[in-house]
Amino acid sequence: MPELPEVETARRRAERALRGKRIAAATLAPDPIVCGGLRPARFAAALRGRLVVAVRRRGKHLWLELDRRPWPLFHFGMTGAFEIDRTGAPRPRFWKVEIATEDGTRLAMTDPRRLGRVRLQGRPEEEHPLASLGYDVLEGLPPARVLAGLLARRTGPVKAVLLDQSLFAGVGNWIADEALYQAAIDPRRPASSVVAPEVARLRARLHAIVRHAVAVGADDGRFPRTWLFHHRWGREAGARTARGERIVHLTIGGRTTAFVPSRQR
DNA sequence: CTCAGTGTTCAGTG
DNA sequence: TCACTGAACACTGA
Repeated sequence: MPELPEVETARRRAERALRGKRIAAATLAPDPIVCGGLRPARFAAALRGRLVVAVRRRGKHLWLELDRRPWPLFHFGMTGAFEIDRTGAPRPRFWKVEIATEDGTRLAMTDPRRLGRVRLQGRPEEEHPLASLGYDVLEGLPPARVLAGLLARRTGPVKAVLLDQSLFAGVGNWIADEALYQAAIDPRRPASSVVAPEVARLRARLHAIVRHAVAVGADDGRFPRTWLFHHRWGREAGARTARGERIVHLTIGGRTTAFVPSRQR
């Protein structure tokens, strides 16, 4: 479920497992789609013997900072995840990459749907592909007046603009819907029509949602019941929020969108 | 059997 | 160049 909170949670777990350790083996599943042109032999040779200095994240991208480049860079796509094992268990189903350290810790990236990506990053991380990412919603958004200036130049639906990673790195489908619900803004409205007080609300809710989701380890069972999140896909039953508000579904920017017309204007 | 899905990229259009 | 739209990608599970 990789939006920013899930990716940040994966980052913290991976860092706890790998930081300060030396890589004994790095294995790439023999699958050309996941990794582009990256070859298993090159991947293994580049990482073997390297020290893991840190695990870093920007938006939905993750990478291992090693004592020497290149560094492995991960994107989870729709269904990617990390699994960590210290017991010598078999590799998990749908594994694509495994990195083992000298003490027997193994980090696997799994990805059933194979829309995730792994690559080796030879240049400083600012250059590619992270250079095009906008503000990381957890690290901090710019002042509302700056965001208002950005939105003012966009005529597309505000929901679609929230999903634009070159503006809001880390926002995904559920966070965009949740923030618009909590800020009481109709997702179909042109971004340029969102006025200053609304931008301020949107900014505050985005930050609060992401911080809370990260604080509970992206465990959706611990999200507040008042959030749209828990209720938005209850379609057959006639979806309602915890407050009993009717939830409507439509497609915006190619993504299914849930919103509450009685609340979002 | 059909279809939706927590994401990105690219081609085509204006 | 930029902004926007829609399809493609690939596979699981409801």
